[in-house]
Amino acid sequence: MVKRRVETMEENRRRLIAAARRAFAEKGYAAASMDDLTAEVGLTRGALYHNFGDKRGLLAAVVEQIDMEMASRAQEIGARAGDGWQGLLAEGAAYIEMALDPEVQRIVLLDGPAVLGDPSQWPSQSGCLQATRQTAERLIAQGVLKPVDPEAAARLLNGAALNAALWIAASDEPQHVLPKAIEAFGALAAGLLKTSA
Amino acid sequence: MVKRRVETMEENRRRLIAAARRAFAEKGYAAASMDDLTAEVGLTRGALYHNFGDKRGLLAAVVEQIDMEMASRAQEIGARAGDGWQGLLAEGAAYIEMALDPEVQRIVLLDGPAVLGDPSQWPSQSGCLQATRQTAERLIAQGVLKPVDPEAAARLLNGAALNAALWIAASDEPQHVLPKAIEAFGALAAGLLKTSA
DNA sequence: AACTTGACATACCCTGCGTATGTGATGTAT
DNA sequence: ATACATCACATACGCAGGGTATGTCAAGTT
Repeated sequence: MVKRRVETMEENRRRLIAAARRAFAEKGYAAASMDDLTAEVGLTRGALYHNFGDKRGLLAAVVEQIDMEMASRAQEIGARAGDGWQGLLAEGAAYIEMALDPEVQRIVLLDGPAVLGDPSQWPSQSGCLQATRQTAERLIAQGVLKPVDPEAAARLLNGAALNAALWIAASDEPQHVLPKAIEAFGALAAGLLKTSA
Repeated sequence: MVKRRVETMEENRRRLIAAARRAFAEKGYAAASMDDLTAEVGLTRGALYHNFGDKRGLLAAVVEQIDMEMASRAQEIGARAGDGWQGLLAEGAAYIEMALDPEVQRIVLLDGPAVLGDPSQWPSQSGCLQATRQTAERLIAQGVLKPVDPEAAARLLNGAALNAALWIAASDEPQHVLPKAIEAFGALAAGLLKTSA
């Protein structure tokens, strides 16, 4: 019963973030009301501004959480497919499929950049980007990929995957265009291979 | 002096759009005040809601204008570099460089998708996307590119270019990373070539 | 010349963010 | 043990900004 104080505080933070994930995903950042959001978990805006500073701070916390979940999941899937070229492809495909989640799209891919600015400047520094960069660095060191800038490669690969996901999500028949997107992604990524050099 | 009515109306529309371009670019969509914006050109919000319906409508009009400018410019540059593989590369590079413009970034690449949704659903249907798709279709028909889905190719290429631009813009030394980005873009795009098939 | 239309202005309401201040419970010092 | 300090959160207020209902005056019509 000694540390009861910080426990309830962390509990409240978790609940606020969870409520924010739902609200931001459903209504979008701009349309989400902080009053409704906090009332939903039995608190008021006072708790929110005390814990996160302002509305943007709450979004940042939500984005960081989702981003970390995505990065670890993508790395896990990539690692399971091998530590070479196949791993990178699997990582990209995983990223595309995760970006199909409306929550991810709305919060991390649309509102996130618009409100918080460039992902690489985020406090979490975009775990997905870092993960892809590390994979690229390894493959370049192994001589699998051309000696391009790893940061550039990661950026463009993630960008391609992101837009593929947005395309699929907006499509009428997602299951039909998904393989096309993954095929095109594989072709693009193959351009980084050292074979033709 | 007969059609004086529609003339001044179109004049006002142009001025509102011009003012909105400035305001949205400088402050971002959310922070741009419609009162300030309209007063800047000697009008009130009444004119705005009459012409564009709501704030989103004004953004849509601005986005459409910029998008059209970008598409025609990219196509022109691409055509000047030839109608083959070099044309596609030049078009992509042009897209990257245009996306370095803060106005383009803020309005078309960040706030646009966040507020209006997926670019392909826009009334202008994203001229840039269409232009790239047509180029891809032509090159596939010529047998220069692998027979991937042209829509997919255009989406991923544009996505890669967009993220390259965001990266460069957020960088400390844009002139230093720009060549890296273009090199990586070229490598990626080369993955679409039919050579290895 | 009377009437209608329409482009825009004016005035109002309401939502929602941020902040200043209050309060009660938890931890600390004497 | 009691007085004090802290802190997490609630309450209350100000204010900006978007949308809408209504007014107005000039341009066009008959």
